[in-house]
Amino acid sequence: MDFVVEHLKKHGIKPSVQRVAIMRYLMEHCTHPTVDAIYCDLQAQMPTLSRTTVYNTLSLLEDCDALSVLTIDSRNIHYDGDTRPHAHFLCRRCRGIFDVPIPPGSADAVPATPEGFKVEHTHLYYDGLCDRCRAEEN
Amino acid sequence: MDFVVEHLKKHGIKPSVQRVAIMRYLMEHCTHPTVDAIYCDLQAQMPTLSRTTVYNTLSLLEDCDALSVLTIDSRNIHYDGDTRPHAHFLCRRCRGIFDVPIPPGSADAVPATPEGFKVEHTHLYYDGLCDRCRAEEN
DNA sequence: TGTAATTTTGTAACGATTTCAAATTTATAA
DNA sequence: TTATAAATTTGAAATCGTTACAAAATTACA
Repeated sequence: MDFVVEHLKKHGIKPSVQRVAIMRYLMEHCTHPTVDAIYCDLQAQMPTLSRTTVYNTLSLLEDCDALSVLTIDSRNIHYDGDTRPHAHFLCRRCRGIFDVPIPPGSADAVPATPEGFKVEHTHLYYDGLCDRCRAEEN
Repeated sequence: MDFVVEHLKKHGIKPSVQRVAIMRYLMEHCTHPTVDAIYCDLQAQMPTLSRTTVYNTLSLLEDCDALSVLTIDSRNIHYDGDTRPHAHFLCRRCRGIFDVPIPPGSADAVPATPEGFKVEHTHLYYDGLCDRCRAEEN
């Protein structure tokens, strides 16, 4: 079975054509796309696709923990089809978002322990200048 | 000298009446307010205050690193006058944001090291259910 | 005091997101 | 298969946070 369909079913989501297309886009692109990027790219192949469907689907996928929502960028929400633990870096100059690997085994060994809270997700974000922009600035 | 004025000067910001009021609000409230909360609360005392001024000032304070911008909540940007290292927890039920202390000395000992990037800020976010909502749910 | 620079203000515009009801598709049962 | 119900998708309109911008007010400087 298609790994995208499988992924959806694993999270209790009925694999409609649109849902599979959106989930596949997220799983095959490591660009941390915005709603608009997903919509514009997919519309080329699915002319009838509606922006609302993209919003609805991403919201459903979020509720079912089938994707990761990145709030690192205050200007736009980004989405990540890779739900394995890893950190993210936002470049303030080019606005690019980069994956930052976390040493295996240390995933939950973050130095804070929220007392009394039921932690469902952990997000580790960095911002600053990426390699390229660091060199190009001035 | 007033600690708020001092804080602004330390970050190279001229302490106008509005800037001091907004910075003071942030330093005296640990509620991680949104733009709207700041505007509405301050407007009671400063009737001429403009929403644009709140936006402009927060943007200036951010650029000068005089405050911390919290992107933990995808629905709204929150602001924190406390720039000392600490983590945050967002409750998905009551939407409250709580401070999470980080053991002193471990502030930068997060398990990921973005290679080649110039890290300017680090954000550690948790979400899930807070103590109260955990008990009240169902 | 006069002039320039800075800051604040309010309105309008913008853009991302949500609402909502109709249209379409899919599932279920006769 | 056909009829009916449920689920999903769609597009238009509304909403809301944010930005742009130019005028007004304030502050700094000569």
